Amino acid sequence: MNLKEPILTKAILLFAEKGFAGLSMRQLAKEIGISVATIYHHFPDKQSLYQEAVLFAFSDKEQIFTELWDRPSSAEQKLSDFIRITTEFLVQDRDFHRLIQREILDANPERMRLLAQTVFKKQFEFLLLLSAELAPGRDTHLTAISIVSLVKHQLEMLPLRRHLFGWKPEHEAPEVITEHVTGLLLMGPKG
Amino acid sequence: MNLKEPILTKAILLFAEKGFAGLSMRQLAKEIGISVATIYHHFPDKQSLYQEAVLFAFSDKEQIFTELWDRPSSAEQKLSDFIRITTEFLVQDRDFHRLIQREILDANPERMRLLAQTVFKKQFEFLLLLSAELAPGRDTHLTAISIVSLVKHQLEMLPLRRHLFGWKPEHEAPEVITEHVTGLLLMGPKG
DNA sequence: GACTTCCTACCTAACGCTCGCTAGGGCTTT
DNA sequence: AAAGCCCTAGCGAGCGTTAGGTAGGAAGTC
Repeated sequence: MNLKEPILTKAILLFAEKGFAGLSMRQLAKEIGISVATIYHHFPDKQSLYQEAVLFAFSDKEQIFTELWDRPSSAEQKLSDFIRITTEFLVQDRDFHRLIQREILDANPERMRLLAQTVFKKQFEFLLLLSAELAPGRDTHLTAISIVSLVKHQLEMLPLRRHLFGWKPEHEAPEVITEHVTGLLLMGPKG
Repeated sequence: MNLKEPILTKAILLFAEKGFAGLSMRQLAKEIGISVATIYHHFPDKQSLYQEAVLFAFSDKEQIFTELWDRPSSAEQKLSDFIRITTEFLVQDRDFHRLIQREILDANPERMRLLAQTVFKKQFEFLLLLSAELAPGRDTHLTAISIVSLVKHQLEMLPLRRHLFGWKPEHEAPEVITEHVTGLLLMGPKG
């Protein structure tokens, strides 16, 4: 048996949960049921394992969206679909989301560049085209980021906003968030 | 001399930078120029120091906004002011912002409740009133969160979006972000 | 087929170091 | 003298990492 992939899979989960410094090699090994030396057989050190785990987590995510951009639908429909797909994806794949959050918090410039140019490049370019079409008068870069913000941050704030006034259980449902964000973006506050 | 406040001040800075597990008591003591035992004279353990530091960082932030809500200006003006003040505040007080991010990532339910009911309660209630007035047809809770999302996430994404297509240096300026977010919220995409 | 050799994938055990934390003692102020 | 504030020195545990070894299969030689 080759334990490289099982190690990466478990590492993603635990790094997302505890952060880089919060997870020890011994804990990881114990959780998988192997020895520490085995991890070091496959990865030169902890830092390399972390970076490989991050890339591994990102490796298969890209194609989820590609089908969307090829559809022959209107810009409004595409935005709506994008928001729905992203929301559902982030809700389902929480480890991935938390890993991204931690990566951005650490903000290592080199790794940021890598992320931007491998995982997010294509999706972001499509989002820019969409932004230009939907909000022609606005700065497309800022608009695209705003779209991402609305989706991503609604979910990130969940642990906190559960305790803020006006919260209801249905505010956690992907379809409710999707509908709100889409409406706000397409029709503005009064729509 | 009493070293309690200097310890808290430095702890905020370093916890924000490295996270709870990433900062050791020895590092903190060395950074301040005191011994570890001195920290333990003022705080029972690391966890307590962390929690006191978080609360200390939050303690004086509330009143920045109170003046804003008392002004006799229109809802549109208030939203614009809120966005500007928040953006400038988060840009200036980066440690505070990073501490919040880490707190939300860790998502300890008890500490989330504490945060929601002490630091953010009042501000959020005012934001709810504003949301109800500006977007009467929409769910006020979700709208209020969306306003926060647009401001906060634009800044959080900075390390990453620097490397995404269409980025310009002026996209980092508080006034540019303020104007974009305000326009998008008040006038919708086409405005 | 039996043999040696080599390689890969895993292990146990331990090195040197840093961790959170504390006992006990010495100044300074009251 | 008591109390408050800070120190040096050190405990036991856990850290990242490595040296050295074993089991088993593939490949080459007789």
